[in-house]
Amino acid sequence: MEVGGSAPLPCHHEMVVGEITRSCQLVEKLRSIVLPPRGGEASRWPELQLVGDLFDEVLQSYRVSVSMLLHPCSCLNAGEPAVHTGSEWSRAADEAKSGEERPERTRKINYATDSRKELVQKSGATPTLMHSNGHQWLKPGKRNTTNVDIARGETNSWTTITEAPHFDGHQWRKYGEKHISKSQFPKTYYKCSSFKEQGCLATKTIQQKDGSHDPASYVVKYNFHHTCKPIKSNYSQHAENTSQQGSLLDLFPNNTASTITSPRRKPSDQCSSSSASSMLIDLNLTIQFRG
DNA sequence: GGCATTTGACCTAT
DNA sequence: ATAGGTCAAATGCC
Repeated sequence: MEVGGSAPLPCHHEMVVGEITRSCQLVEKLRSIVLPPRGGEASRWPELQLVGDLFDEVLQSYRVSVSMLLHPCSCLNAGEPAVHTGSEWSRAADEAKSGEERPERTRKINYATDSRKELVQKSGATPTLMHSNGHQWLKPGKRNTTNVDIARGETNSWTTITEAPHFDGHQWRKYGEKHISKSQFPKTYYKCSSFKEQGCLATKTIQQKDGSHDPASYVVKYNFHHTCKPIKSNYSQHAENTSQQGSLLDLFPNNTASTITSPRRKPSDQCSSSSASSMLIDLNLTIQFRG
């Protein structure tokens, strides 16, 4: 990844782009160490595919960040109803890299209600803008986002579209489900599982897109960022106890990940957010380099 | 018994 | 009046 574009960049922007580029290279290197070659063993284990997808999304996020630095005005101009996919963002980054002229891009951000903003202020939480893994952005809510808003960190909610709505690295507790008018599928409501213990205000809603089948895609709307600390799970404890070899593959004994279970998983909920997110956290904690 | 989920009731915004 | 979001009692699972 190289710095491109016609307009000269501020000095600190060049430094940031340089750092992001270096991070990108490090992630690529880490991926090659942690994961088997593409199309190999990873295709047999969905969990490894998930890890690979996350690496891809991290890399994509870096590219998008560079693109935004190179073209800040076009990236932050909200209010356009069109929807851009993650691949489009990636392509934008590639165009920036090659120095080609690119069409104007917009970021789509939804806002939480005013009452929620008050809640954040009372709790002392400091909402910050968070890009969501390069997923698809939806049109904004009632109010257009301005650069000033983003700089102030006044964006409290954001929306993504994904095929794995539960895999986001956090533990959630379902607190409601609602049938939405003119929608084929109900919307489910989740709070951060640390809501009681740590007062974390993060919530999310998940709704399957109408007409989406095999694979189903879901609209996931997040409200507020997590203020909670990660919870150490049983599985990370297991990884600590067996980390003598320090291999990611050690996390899947007997060549299967089915041994990863949530304490209270129901048979009908094999893809529960708790178990999946625990696994992601554990993977982050136990990746080690071989001597 | 403890905890998570379900689901109808209630509240708020439009 | 209606839709969307949240609450909380009931229910089920471990």
